[in-house]
Amino acid sequence: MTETYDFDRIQQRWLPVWDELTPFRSGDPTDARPKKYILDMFPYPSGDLHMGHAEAYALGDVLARYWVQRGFNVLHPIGWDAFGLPAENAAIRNGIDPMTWTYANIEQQKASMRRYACSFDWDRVLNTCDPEFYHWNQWFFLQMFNRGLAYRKASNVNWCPECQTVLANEQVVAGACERCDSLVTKKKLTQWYLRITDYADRLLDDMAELEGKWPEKVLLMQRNWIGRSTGAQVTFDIADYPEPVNVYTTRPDTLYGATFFVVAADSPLAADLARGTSAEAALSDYADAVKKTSDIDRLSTDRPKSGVFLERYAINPVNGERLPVWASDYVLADYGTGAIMGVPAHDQRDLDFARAFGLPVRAVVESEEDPAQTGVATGDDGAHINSGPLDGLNKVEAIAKIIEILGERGTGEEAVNYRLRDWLISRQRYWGTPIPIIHCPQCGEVPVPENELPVRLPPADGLDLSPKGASPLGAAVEWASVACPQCGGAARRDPDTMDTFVDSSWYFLRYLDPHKTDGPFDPAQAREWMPVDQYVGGVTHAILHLLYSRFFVKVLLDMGMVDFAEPFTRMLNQGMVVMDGSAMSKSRGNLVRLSDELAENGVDAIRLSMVFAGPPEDDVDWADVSTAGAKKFLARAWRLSGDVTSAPGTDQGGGDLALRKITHRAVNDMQIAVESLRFNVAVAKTMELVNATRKAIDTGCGGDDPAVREATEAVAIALSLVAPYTAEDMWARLGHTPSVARAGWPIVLPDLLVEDSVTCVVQVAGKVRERLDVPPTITEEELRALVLSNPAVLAALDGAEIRTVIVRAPKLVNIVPA
RNA sequence: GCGGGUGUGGCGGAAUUGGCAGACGCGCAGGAUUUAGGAUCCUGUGUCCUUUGGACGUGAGGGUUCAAGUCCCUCCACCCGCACCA
Repeated sequence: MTETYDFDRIQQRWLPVWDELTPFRSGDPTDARPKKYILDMFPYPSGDLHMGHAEAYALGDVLARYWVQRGFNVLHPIGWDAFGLPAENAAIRNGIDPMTWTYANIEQQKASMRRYACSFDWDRVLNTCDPEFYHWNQWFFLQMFNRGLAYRKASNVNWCPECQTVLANEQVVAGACERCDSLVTKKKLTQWYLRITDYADRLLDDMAELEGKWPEKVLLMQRNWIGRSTGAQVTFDIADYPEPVNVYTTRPDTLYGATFFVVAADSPLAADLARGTSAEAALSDYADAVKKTSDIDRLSTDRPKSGVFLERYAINPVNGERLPVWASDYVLADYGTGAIMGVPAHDQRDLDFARAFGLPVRAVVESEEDPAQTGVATGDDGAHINSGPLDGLNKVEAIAKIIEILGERGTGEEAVNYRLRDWLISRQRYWGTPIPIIHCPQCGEVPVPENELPVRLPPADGLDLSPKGASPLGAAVEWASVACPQCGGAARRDPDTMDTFVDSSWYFLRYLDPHKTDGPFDPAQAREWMPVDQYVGGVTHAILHLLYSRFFVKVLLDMGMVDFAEPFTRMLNQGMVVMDGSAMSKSRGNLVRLSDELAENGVDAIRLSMVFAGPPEDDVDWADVSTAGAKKFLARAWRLSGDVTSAPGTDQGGGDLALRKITHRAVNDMQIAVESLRFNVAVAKTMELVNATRKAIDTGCGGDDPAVREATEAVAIALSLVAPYTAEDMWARLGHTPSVARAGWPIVLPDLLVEDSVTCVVQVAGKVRERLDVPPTITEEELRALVLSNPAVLAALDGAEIRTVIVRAPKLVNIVPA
């Protein structure tokens, strides 16, 4: 028999068979198997699949296929995150309708994914750009609007001059647009926001239930992003000014050390304070300059402090001192109250500012160094001084005391603050979900009635999509002009579209019933399937997408539509595929084309390479990967199936015991490895089993021994998680009917996990001197006696006195000489 | 600057609870079979020493322990996140 492993033939043979069998369909209501939801992050349809997809979907597929083998009804869906700028940019560049471009790419990716043999349930595919999907974005928006969670406000927002749109805080990376890397500036605009800050505490506190199940790194990033801090709000009167001004501070205990007062230069408060004073013009110039400064300049930490004295004085509520009021850009308008008390001795930024403008420095916490001299603010704990009633107290005591004092006088209270800002969702672009609001000159913001949803996008044909700072939808006059649902008068649709992160905030629920027409999802199905048991995706979404999804689910919980607080029970962040240490890109010239690799070595070899390369969360360097080696191994495994000569269904009871033990041990170890997400180790165990089986056939019990069939079948089933084509072909050659994907995981017999002899390591003074084969059941006393009479051990001891003998039966004995 | 993570052969990486370091693979070397081989199979492959055999060895240094890649302390290197958040 000179058959050879031909991946091409195998791929062509089995793909149509699977289409017929649909082994991964999950929607049968009579299906009695227990349920599991394995979710891969859905792709953006920008061209064909690439190496990154190949890795991510290979990893997710191992889990999905494993749980199917373990007898679960696994929901493993896929869809397309199909709204977004690239479609629009391609449209502008090439004159193609974004819709045409998007659907063409989806079809291409879908075909590639099928060939890549991902175990998706193809009945559940969704595209976020379908009106059937974005209908429910609009519905959610209205629910939030009705609950006061969606609102419009004017604010200085992040503006990308290149994309000509606003960006969420989360989309600004180091002062630049995450998409095009242009420097982001500020622009005052009225925009829609979702009130995620209302959920800050729950987003933070509910992370306790994710501890140990999500990567610690992601939890930490989310914690930092939310940035909860506790301190106090302190009320300062301003001399000759009608309104008092609050400041937020985490160090209210240093209130006696305040020597000045600062408000954010670009805040309305600053303008108000300066109005009518001789500082008005200076502030206006300064504020203009600040707005022009890009974030990247603002962020450079060694930038000298700047500011304008507003010719006003704030009154320190605890000692009546008059503090000069300044405006500066080092105070942020949208954090806390946009105003601070300046305590230069104990805050570095305040100290830098004080030194720049010759303001006094007064230490109120004892320390050896004097900040006024060193230029280094002291933040350490210590006894308070110059602080009236706080003198002698440490930090914790002083904070408690000052909050008590402020409370009694009604000039302050304990307060919590967050770094998290509300989620800005308006986008001035075409290819997204229209915001279902109608602006009526009489009635104001009027929601589109639910029965008129979805508000469909007008055809792109005839619209100018090029970025110009205003939404293209506003120019679709016919579309935008509507009658106000309340008064019937002439009104206009909101011309903006939603951030595409709205789509991904709940798409995992839509999969449960993707064709539902009378609601976003079926709550009954959600009770069955949710939360997602295992989510697999890139760490690039560690903050944005995961935070927003968690927020949405908490809103849904409050709406009574779901009964859980966290959408994703477990999270796996796969690494990236890199080449020679850096990200693959055409411009770098280190791009490895997936299609080339697939043609060269086949789907299974690529999938195997990805899974075997290392731990799933680590980056895979393609330079370290041998797809040819993977193909060689698959051929080696496949050849086993041709050497099995016993009939299918042969009783394995009488098979070669040694091989049977190896098989059961291997299956047991693979199981543990897969369940702890160490897929590379699972593959290694499969390789060991293949090697042992080959040896048994060639030089051991021979190909007709039932144990060889048992081992080879175990190999086929194990490989079905990673190399489905090879596995299916092996399964057929072993005389079975397809599909191996539903063959069931081999049952591990505990009896066969027991070794009949173990190697006992004998150490003398911690060094290995002898190995003994002993029965696993040997007692400590027996082992001690055996070892102490062993000639080699006695020789190693060389007559030395024995101090102690540590016996860990059956595996180890350590003799400690005196 | 603050916070977090990671350091194991030439390379990717293994190693329940502290208990044989280097599983599995890549690469490399030698051999078998071949007209040939980028096919297949076998053997070897941490470093050093003169061998049977031994010594050393998990970023560096110290500690705990009969026993440390694993636990503790100090340091170094690299990677990631945040970055005027009061």
